[in-house]
Amino acid sequence: MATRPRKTPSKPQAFPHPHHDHSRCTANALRTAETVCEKHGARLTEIRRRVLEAVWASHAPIGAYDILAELNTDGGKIAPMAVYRALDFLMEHGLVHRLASLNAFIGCALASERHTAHFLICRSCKSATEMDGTAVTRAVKKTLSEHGFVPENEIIEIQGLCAHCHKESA
Amino acid sequence: MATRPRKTPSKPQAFPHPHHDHSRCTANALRTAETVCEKHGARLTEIRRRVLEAVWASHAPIGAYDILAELNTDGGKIAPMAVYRALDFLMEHGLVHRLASLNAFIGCALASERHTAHFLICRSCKSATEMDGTAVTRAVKKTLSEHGFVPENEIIEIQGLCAHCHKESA
DNA sequence: ATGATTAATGTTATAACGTAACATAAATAA
DNA sequence: TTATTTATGTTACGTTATAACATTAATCAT
Repeated sequence: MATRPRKTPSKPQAFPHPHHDHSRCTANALRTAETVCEKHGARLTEIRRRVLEAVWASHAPIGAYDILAELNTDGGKIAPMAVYRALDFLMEHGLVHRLASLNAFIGCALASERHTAHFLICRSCKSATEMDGTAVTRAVKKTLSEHGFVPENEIIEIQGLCAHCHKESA
Repeated sequence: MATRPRKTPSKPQAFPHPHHDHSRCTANALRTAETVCEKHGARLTEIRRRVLEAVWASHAPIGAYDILAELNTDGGKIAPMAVYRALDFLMEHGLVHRLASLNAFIGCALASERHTAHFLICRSCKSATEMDGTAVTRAVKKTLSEHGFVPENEIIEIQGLCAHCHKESA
């Protein structure tokens, strides 16, 4: 008998330790991307992969034009359109999220599971991480039903200090 | 014995009926703005008032450059800076909110009470309204404490269909 | 394989959103 | 009335994002 599929992301994401081995995050993300694309019958082309790598260069959200600069460090002349197109692709497939409050993009650590992304954004170290949105989504649903509002997309971005930075500043 | 001050906005805001008497909303907003500014020792100058009026021209969020166009319909040459400065002022005093997901601004119907704004945004009629964020904020707080994250600002914007538009489309 | 079709990328130009920096004018305080 | 602060004017530019059309590369059907 198969186990019941879970409705929520497997683990609440923690803010990464400042000195963690980030190469593993990136490697994981790329492997996941390959899997996801294969499953979706989508092509992870050169430029899409490079954009994803740039996004995963850190846990801080990165702007489209910073990604562009990264891609062109070798003197290339990739245009903004190319980056935005790659980002659109990556978002469609759940590999990247956009943070509306920062006009910036961040890699999704839970790309293989469908979910609504809720973010915690640290104003000190600039990193951002997905929070477990289960309780919040429940609260939103409840409130919405009182309004008769039918939700389609939740944008939830909490800005503040992550545990590491808060400890530092104490 | 005085009644205990309420922590939450007095009433949950409903989506305005499509055919409501909007002139009253605007009039209320302007009166409130005067009161608030007086209380804060701030000046509601000509341009600030005109920007506020433009914002209150409807319940749909409006972009800064649309406000600008509105102000210049008479052939004036007000510059973008002036609009952004007025918007900054109005936001500081809680008279206007910014919707990060739309790069747009909307009048605050609860300007006299301090609160965090949570929005419902209808993709059909384009109007937006503040929801009662009490339950959501509670859920956010709870989740955050598990992360050790210290919140400073909550951006919550739910996109979907308001009750009126949902009924229409049914 | 070959041509038809779709998908992806290249290229140019421009729209939309937002701010820096410095000059001027208007209100308030001394 | 002069000094000071507050608000606005003005110019220029930075940043973010997309439209429109051309070209190239992959996939499909025969």
